Amino acid sequence: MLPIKPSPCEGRGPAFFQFELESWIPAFAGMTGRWDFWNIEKREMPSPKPYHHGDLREQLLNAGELALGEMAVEQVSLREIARRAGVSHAAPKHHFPSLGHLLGEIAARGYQRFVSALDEAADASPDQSPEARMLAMSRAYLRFAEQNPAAYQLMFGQREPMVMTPSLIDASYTAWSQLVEAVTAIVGPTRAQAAALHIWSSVHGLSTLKQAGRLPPDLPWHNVGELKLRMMMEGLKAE
Amino acid sequence: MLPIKPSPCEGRGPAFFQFELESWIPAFAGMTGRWDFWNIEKREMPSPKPYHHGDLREQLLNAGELALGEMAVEQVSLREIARRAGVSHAAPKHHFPSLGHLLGEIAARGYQRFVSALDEAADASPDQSPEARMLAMSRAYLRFAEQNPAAYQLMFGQREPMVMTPSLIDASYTAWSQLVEAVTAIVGPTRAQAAALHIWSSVHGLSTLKQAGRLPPDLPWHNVGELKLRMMMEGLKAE
DNA sequence: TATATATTTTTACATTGTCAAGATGCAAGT
DNA sequence: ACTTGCATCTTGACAATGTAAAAATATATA
Repeated sequence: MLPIKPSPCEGRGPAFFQFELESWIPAFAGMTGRWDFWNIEKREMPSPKPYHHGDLREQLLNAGELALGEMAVEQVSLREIARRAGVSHAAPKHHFPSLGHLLGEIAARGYQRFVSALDEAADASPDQSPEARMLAMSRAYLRFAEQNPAAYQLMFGQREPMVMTPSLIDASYTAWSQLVEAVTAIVGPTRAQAAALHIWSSVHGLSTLKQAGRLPPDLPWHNVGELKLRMMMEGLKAE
Repeated sequence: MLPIKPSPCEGRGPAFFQFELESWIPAFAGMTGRWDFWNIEKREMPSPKPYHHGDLREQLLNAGELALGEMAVEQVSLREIARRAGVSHAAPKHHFPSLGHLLGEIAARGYQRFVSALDEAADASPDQSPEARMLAMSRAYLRFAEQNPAAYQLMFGQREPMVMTPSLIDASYTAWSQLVEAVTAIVGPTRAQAAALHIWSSVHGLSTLKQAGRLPPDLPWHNVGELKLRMMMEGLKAE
């Protein structure tokens, strides 16, 4: 399970109380830098990322993830994220060349959460046969999409200004590998790619059709969804 | 097979040649209304939609469809459509309450094209067994998505301001019924809904993953896609 | 012919993403 | 200690969007 907690002071050592000397106080004139509140002794900061705002890059990513949890993916704008981070609308420019790059990084983080959620689900399955693990992952996939609709749409849909950042490509490739590995244990290496595509497109199609509200409203979702998963698994026996 | 041809006179009676009397021609002064070209006899139009611009509503829909053929879904804006129709940016307001409603109508038309494309494909299959027809429809589905990416995204994706117009609900229900019918011939009525969901989510997932560029770039698409379709069909034998 | 109504244009406003200048504060160099 | 340089942030601007209201125009009706 990957660590996701929003840690504003991450990478800057233990959480000391810090304050900045204000140079207009005569006694402090000339004394610059940050201070440990208890041992009054000058400390060098380990990685001097922070600046005016503490490290803004991290906070922008966190603000973006929070926004994705509260509003639709289309509503998450650059200015909205900046607003949540408490900075001006143009501040992100120096950390992300465009909105697309910021969204790309957020999507990459989403993939990490996604991959670990699926891993956990597979490991938590009482039956540890490859088929049961695969089924557990499929259900976890559907649950992830249902519980994080905006993040899911960002990751798998086509939010237009999104840029395929290197880390996003990495993360999505990791997810694909995870799937191929799980499926190889069932059908062997020869048909692994086709089987992975089979599984992925099935659960992805299921999620998106449901989210987009394109299914008949009177469709008994849980019954039919379960049956569909069974048909999906049955398909792995082809040839 | 549904009639889809862009018929500018649809809903206004048989397709007579129609012209508007121009009041500056002295002989026609005072004679208003539209005329049947052959029997010169005054006809009241059933619904006198047209106005200044010929009927703008129809032209807006056509302009929107053309735009969808040339640019990405996100680019198709209200102002762009108005521009293409040669009217001011606020003109559509009196025919469609919002961009969402206009997009909804366009999507409904897309569904009609879609349904007839699938019907034709099934009828054109050399093997007319239910399974072969289903497979032909699936391939036609993938082809439609590939050839009309923007329209497809409008119809099945979640273009945010789109409104579920009554005619859109109708059209999408027609598509669903078509699928259920085709699938009933294979698995019988009991599991028809689950089987329809199975097929639809499979091809939908396949299309969207490919369009969104989420598949590994080195994936041998045609082989693997065909194999996936086979697995999908195999799944129908479940239980 | 005069009035009413339906359609279109013109303005206007609040959004958005991006860019170009300023302002601000830290770090290094002398 | 003091200046210089540079990374960061703010301010202001621009074009584009959807939507609303007011003004203009053309058709319909009496």
